Amino acid sequence: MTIPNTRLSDPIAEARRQWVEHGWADASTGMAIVTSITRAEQLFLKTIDAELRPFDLSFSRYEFLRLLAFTRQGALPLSKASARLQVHPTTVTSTVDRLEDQGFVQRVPHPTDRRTTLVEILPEGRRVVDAATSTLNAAVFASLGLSESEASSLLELLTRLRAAHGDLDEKV
Amino acid sequence: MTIPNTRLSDPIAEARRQWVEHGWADASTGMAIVTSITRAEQLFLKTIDAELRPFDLSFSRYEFLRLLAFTRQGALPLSKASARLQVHPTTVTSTVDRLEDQGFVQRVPHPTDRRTTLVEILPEGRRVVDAATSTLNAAVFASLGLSESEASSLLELLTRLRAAHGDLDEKV
DNA sequence: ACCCAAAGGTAGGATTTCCGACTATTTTAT
DNA sequence: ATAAAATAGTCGGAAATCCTACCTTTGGGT
Repeated sequence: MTIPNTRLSDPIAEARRQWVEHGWADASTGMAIVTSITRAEQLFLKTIDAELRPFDLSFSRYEFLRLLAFTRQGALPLSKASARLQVHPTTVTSTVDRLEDQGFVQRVPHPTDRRTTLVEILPEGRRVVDAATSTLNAAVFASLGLSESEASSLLELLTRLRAAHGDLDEKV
Repeated sequence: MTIPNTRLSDPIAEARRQWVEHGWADASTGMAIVTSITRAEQLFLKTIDAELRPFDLSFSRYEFLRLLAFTRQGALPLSKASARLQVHPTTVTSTVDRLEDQGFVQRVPHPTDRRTTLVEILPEGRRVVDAATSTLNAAVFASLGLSESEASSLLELLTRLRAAHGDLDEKV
């Protein structure tokens, strides 16, 4: 661990206290929630990246392979991947570059639309993503340290939160 | 908006279904929670960055100034900031470089320990961080789109989640 | 039929973050 | 008292992400 961990008991609780003290009580819970989410994301990302290192995958590349492996054909236009994963088109380009270098996927021209490029998962990619999924399921996802009912509540609240911020509508 | 948004109603719910279908039901809730947190973080970061753009601040630089403004002396050793914000020392170095260029903070040698450098917030930095805080409180934190009781529950569950992942103990 | 806007993808550049290696200082242990 | 270990900060480099700008192809409106 390279980051020193001399801290008060909880920096977020501390910040919230400051918020209230400064007369921002009405925004203090929101601030604490957003900060907690940021922090939780960092923690999970760190754990997940550590678990994925043996597979030479980052979380985003894992998510990409996972998506690809779930599709019927094992192939997808880059633009579809960009929309599904909600990442910028140029990010998809470089992700695919990397995965192609690793021999996990391959670019294939679209049969009818010559603008479009398909990414196709290769057998090696399928093997790796399945192994990585087993690892993540066992080491991270299977137990987050919450009870069954707490986990359900949390998921529902997070879903509601995403909905409130326009992450579900715009089906198009 | 540069990222196209042609999606199924909810990609996370979709992924969860796939998880169950593949026999990973026991890990499906955990997967959905982690993915939701990642996604929520992206959404908030995007909103916050947009609100902070007029101040020429990123969220991390904002957090840094906010921390500094809360201290008694308006100054802190770099190492303390690294520990409090849980970011890598080299990240602190470059953040301070940037803030110093902007005229928001200034490096000052520690009076007794010649290894240590203090960062001190300047009047302009204080002005900016207070204005930015007002903006964020009004535009983001004050209403997340949840009821009072939902927000309380969510914060408590997130805190429990962080605790379960060792984000609170190690007081040292 | 034809033209122009829209869609798909990539190149180059900027920002942020981490890691490993390094220097300088301070503290600890023998 | 001195050698070894810990602490504080920085430099160079890698990775991920976004943005703007650009090229090619497609498709709709007239």
